[in-house]
Amino acid sequence: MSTKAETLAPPATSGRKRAARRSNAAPTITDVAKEAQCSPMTVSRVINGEENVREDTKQKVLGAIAKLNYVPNRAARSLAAGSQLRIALLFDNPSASYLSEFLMGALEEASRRDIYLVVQACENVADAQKVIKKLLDGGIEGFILPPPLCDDQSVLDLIRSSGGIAVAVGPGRATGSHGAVLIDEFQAAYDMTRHIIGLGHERIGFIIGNPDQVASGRRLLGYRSAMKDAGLTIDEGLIAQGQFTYRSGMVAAEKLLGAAKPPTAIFASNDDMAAATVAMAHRRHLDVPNDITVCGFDDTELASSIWPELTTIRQPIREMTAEAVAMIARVHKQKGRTARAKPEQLTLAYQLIRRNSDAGPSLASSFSKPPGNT
Amino acid sequence: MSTKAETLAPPATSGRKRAARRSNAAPTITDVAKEAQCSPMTVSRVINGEENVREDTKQKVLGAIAKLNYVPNRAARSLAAGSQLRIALLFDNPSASYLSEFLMGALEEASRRDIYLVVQACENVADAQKVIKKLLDGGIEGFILPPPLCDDQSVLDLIRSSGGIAVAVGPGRATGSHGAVLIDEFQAAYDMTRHIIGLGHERIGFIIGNPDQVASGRRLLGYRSAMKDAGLTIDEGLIAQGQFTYRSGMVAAEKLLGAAKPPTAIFASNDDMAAATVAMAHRRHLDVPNDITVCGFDDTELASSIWPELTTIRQPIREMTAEAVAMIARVHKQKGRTARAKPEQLTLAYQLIRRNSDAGPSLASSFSKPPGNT
DNA sequence: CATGTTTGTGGTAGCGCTACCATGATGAGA
DNA sequence: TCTCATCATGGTAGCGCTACCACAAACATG
Repeated sequence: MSTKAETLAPPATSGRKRAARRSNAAPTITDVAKEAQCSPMTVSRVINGEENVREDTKQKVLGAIAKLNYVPNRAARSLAAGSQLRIALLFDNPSASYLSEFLMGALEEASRRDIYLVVQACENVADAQKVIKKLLDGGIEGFILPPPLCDDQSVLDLIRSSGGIAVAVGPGRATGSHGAVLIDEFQAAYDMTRHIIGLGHERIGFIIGNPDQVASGRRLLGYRSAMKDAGLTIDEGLIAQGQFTYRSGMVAAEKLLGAAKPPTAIFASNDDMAAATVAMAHRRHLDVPNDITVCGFDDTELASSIWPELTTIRQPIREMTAEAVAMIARVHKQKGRTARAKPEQLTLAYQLIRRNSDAGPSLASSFSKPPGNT
Repeated sequence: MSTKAETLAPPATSGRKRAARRSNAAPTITDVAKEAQCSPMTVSRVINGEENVREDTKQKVLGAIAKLNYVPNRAARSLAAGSQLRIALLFDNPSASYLSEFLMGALEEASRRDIYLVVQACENVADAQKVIKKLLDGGIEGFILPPPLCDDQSVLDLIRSSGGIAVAVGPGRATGSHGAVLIDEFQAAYDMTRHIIGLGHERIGFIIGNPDQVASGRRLLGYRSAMKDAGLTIDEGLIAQGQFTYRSGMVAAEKLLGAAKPPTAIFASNDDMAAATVAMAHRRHLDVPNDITVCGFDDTELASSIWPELTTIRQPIREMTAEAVAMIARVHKQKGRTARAKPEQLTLAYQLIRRNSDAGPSLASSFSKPPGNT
């Protein structure tokens, strides 16, 4: 009997807990709770921005977090939360530099929130439909759509009708039927045009973006409005169609620069086309910005990696995508509680970044005053 | 009494467990165990490829996994494993396009493995030292170092002496004291030079990269070797110093193109400088590739977003960074078991990507045969 | 045959966090 | 004054997995 009793009895070492599993002493929510003299639950509430926490308690917790340099453990979080959110990022050949910014924002935020992100290319809208159906079957609950996909209502409807969450990033205009993160494309183009006009230019060329994207039209409209408001007449020959690609920018720039009365400034609807314009200007031995001003749009990496660096509109692409991820997470969390929250819409601020590709028109320019043969 | 008893007694619904937390019915390790008629532990062993599992048991488990379509829950896994690995990615102004590729690979892999990734910029080596110390104090265990940081031995030593894990990505040459993921820079540059020679060029210019980076020297050496092996003499005037930036590429290209006997081909040590070379060539009304061949290195996004698209060496930056993350995870796991595993070193394959910026030398070129005044 | 030593397997206790409920303290309304 | 809602907080029980130990069975040794 005694033998058996002994084997059953806990071994001598049982007094202390078994060796701790945690090797590194990263602070946990419990440590924070102790520091702030409250329960872990309250700390959890503060972290997750829930309501119903008194202000002073919140401050104490926040203080403790800062003091301990606490970072929530993502693994534990998503494990406890039960379900891992899965989001797909679809794209349909936008400009390369835009895409990379785009991905960066999404990947970072998804990684931060422990969201599983699937990145998928589609050839066209029809292909996108197929891909979306497949992803929905696979249990993906959210979709992030950059242009031009986000401008296609049928794609959005498909997602919505299947109970998915769609968020458009950078559509020309929000439709209200789904979430969207955007900037005021019209106003941004307007501001840039005003900026160029303010420099003294009057013959200002414009390169339109991909006509499938609503944003292209908005930017063009901003340009037209600003020109009109400034009392300048628009020479329709100084407006060229592009596709947002570098290559299309070359063709468009060639047309504008080769015009009988070429412009003294060119405003391209994105940086890729602006970069192409700079290249074409150089090819014609024009100095940028002294002979011709070139401005872009988006402020992708390309804008500051060529020379001269482009004056452009900074569209906070990364932040926008990150916000889109956050938005999907929010909606997903609320789902089931509220019957159906009305789609959020977030308009972020753009910024006119002035670099070295713009200047006042050169008075001596042979272009502004071509051989008087009119 | 009865009233009290009732209030104390579990409510009528207590028969079943509290509402299940799991919404989706994804199979768990327990489900698999039941199916395979063994304990969850055994399943865990099979999943993790541990030894000491009888072959037939293993097969039964494998069968059950396949049948249930079971996928381990990542969150639970890393939570139970105890420590969340935290890795820092430090960088010190590499070219922008390189960096974005770099980040992409790291973020993706980190997200896949549920690793917390901190991205930190440093101004210089001294700053890096400070940052590293702070991060180590903060409990970061791994560091990923792109050039030029990975070429600085003092940085590596600091990390190693503090028990951190350092992995260099794309250093010129592995030192053996730490992990590294790289390509054979020498051979890649050699191959590209041979390629250009194979096209018929003899006067081949070269633009060197940032002299602080070991890789720059390796690439230069590859060029020299190939020239020598082909029996071509190198005109030292056709070798220009660059810094890996677009701007430095312009200056270097200007020098080469303006030489008394300019080259018929230029091999730039990275794509940014190659793109700048193309721009400068255009400025001089030279057609690429018909008047001059321009080749790059890295195959960053820039290479295929300008026109003509660059012939370049594809360095698998994303894969390299992803491998670096994986390497840190491996070392971290082994730590404590083996006293100190010797650092891994992984050499990945590069690839010569032929696009549209190269061609044979133009026979009519005024450059290959300048006015016969020698 | 009494001991070690090696297998293969199972049990248990968390990892750090959050969902869910319970509770005490307030304030509002009867 | 006594309800009853509301707020702020705490307690508990897991999420799915693995580290650690226990232990039986199969062998090897003396």
